[in-house]
Amino acid sequence: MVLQKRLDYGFNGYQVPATPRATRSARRRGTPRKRSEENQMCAFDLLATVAGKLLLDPESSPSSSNTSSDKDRCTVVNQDWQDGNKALKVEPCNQGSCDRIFMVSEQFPQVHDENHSSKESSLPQNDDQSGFTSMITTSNCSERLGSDKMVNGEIKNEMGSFISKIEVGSSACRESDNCKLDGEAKILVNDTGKVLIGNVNDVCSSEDPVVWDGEPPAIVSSDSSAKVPFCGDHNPQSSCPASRDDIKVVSRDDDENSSGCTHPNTSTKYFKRAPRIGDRRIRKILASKHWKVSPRLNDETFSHPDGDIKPLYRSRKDCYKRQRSQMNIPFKKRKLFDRGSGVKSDGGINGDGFFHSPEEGTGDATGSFPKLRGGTGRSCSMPGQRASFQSRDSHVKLRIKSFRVPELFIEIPETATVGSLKRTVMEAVTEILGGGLHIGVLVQGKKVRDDSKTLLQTGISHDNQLDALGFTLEPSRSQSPPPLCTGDSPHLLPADAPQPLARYAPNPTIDHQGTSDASPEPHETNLGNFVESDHDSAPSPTDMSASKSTTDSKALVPVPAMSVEALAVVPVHRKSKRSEIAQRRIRRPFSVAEVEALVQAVEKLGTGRWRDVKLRAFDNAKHRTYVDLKDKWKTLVHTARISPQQRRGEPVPQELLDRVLTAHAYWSQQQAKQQLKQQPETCLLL
DNA sequence: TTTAGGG
DNA sequence: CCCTAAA
Repeated sequence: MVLQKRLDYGFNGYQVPATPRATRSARRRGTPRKRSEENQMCAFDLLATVAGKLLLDPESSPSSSNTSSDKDRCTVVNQDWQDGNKALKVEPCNQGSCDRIFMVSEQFPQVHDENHSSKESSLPQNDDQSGFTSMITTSNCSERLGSDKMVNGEIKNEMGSFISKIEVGSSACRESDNCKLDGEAKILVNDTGKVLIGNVNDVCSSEDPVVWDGEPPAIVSSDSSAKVPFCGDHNPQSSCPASRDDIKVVSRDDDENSSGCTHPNTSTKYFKRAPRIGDRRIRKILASKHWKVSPRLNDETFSHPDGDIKPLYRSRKDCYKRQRSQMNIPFKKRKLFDRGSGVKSDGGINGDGFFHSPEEGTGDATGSFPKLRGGTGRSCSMPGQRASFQSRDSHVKLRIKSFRVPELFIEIPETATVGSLKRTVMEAVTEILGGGLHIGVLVQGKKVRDDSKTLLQTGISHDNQLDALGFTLEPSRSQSPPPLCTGDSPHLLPADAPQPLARYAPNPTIDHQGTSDASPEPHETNLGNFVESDHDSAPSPTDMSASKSTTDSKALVPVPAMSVEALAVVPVHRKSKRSEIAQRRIRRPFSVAEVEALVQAVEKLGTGRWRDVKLRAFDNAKHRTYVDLKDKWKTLVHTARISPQQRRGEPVPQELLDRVLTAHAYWSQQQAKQQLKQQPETCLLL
């Protein structure tokens, strides 16, 4: 019996980032990808959005102390930005936290003294992320973590840190190593699926366990996203216990009921009411089969530590609009849009509402998000201080505490071990993130596309903008011809369009048919059991692409939730009829599980009966046609014949490849025999 | 529509 | 994956 469960991280859809391999293959195929193209992210590509708050450094913020706390949390950053641009220091993690710190240098030559500017310019810059030259400090958290890489200024997170936190703080803590006064931007990425946004002070001293305890519930409930605190980052004593043991798997039968914008309120309420409910509460919520999914909200909620989401959702329309503007509009257009359109930042995901400026942080915000701000929050920012800060500090400190991960679907046997579950989740996430991520920067809810701009020019660190700085994880887009965009970015879809979700049929349905004809063998692989069927016509980029299944027939299937139409709004000419120009289907690499299923089916049915194979093993995978299966088999055979070094893509277990060869040989022989048999006959006839 | 192959 | 000829 297979238990179908879904891990919902809040995002319902997204274009799965192409894996490096995919890209490679694309190139091979003569589809040159320009750097720019790759980096160009479709808003809908946004995997996660987290915002940080840019805080100004109060003259003498009491912050100095915070640094120390950081150490506790293994978030020690101590490189001298000035001296070693790329210095990377990894500090042992005392408590198993997985914080990563990125040092970001704010660049704005104009304002700064010559020296500085020159220095800055010398820093490696990526056209993509030019504005950020980062340093990453990674503490090893666990087996899987640790492969963060800095690539041309881009933060590539291949393994663990998929769930991280973003904290943005002012340079309040300038005394300590970590928090240098010289103003580096500090971004701390933590694995805890929580967002901590606040002053550096707060951040640094996020010792208050309580703070976060209360958070999860609110976030989760509204989000319908499962929090996956892998590492207890907050407090060792906090309720977030055994780091990774907290993966929550939620079974959802009624995702379709996403209520979109309405959630925020609920969540807020909830939050306020039971700000301290911890994991228990979360679990409960998660366990509930009726919780609703509202991807968009998730974003908001998630990023809204304050729980003050209202501002963001003035109206559904707004939300929708905003989203679209941010996510779907093609680069060029978006740019224009951002500037002139009225969409403006009405509290975009990372808009104003996102971060409350310290001053505002008093009212309900404080109440709802008390710990976060912890006394320091307010202290951090006095207008006057800001000014001074600016004048003397050329750096901004950012701390990214967490990023959001797109919704995932997980199916795993009840008998699977927790460990395997963890692995499965990890794989799924890794696959998503491993494809290469890009970081998007949003200021005032607007995406900053011009990487050449300095932070200052962008408004980051400017006193009037400090409240709206956001970061987004964007899958590097390997295939992002504008047209394709239509099908992407489900997560962008405003909650207003619940239908997409509705399409998602409860898994139970799917299960059986595959099993029915399945052989008694426990391992009979029938993808029907775990391969989510495609969503209608809409190419659901999310789908299998990001799913990875382990041999145990567990599979993760990100759930696409958007309808093409909904997203189509952006591409002007495309919205009417998407079928006009046949779009190339999105690439969906076969997962190992699928391969396994395929091999098994072919072993039994032989080659040449692709329709049967399809019916047998992929009946529920609508996106896999018999032609696809045939093609896959073809490539599998080829793959099996070449040396492992030449293979690309997700490595297929040798065992499977061997079976492929065996089966192929066998059936080829059979075919030959058949022909031989017929030969004589024909001869005779003749 | 399904196969079988080349692109 | 796509495109098609052929069945």
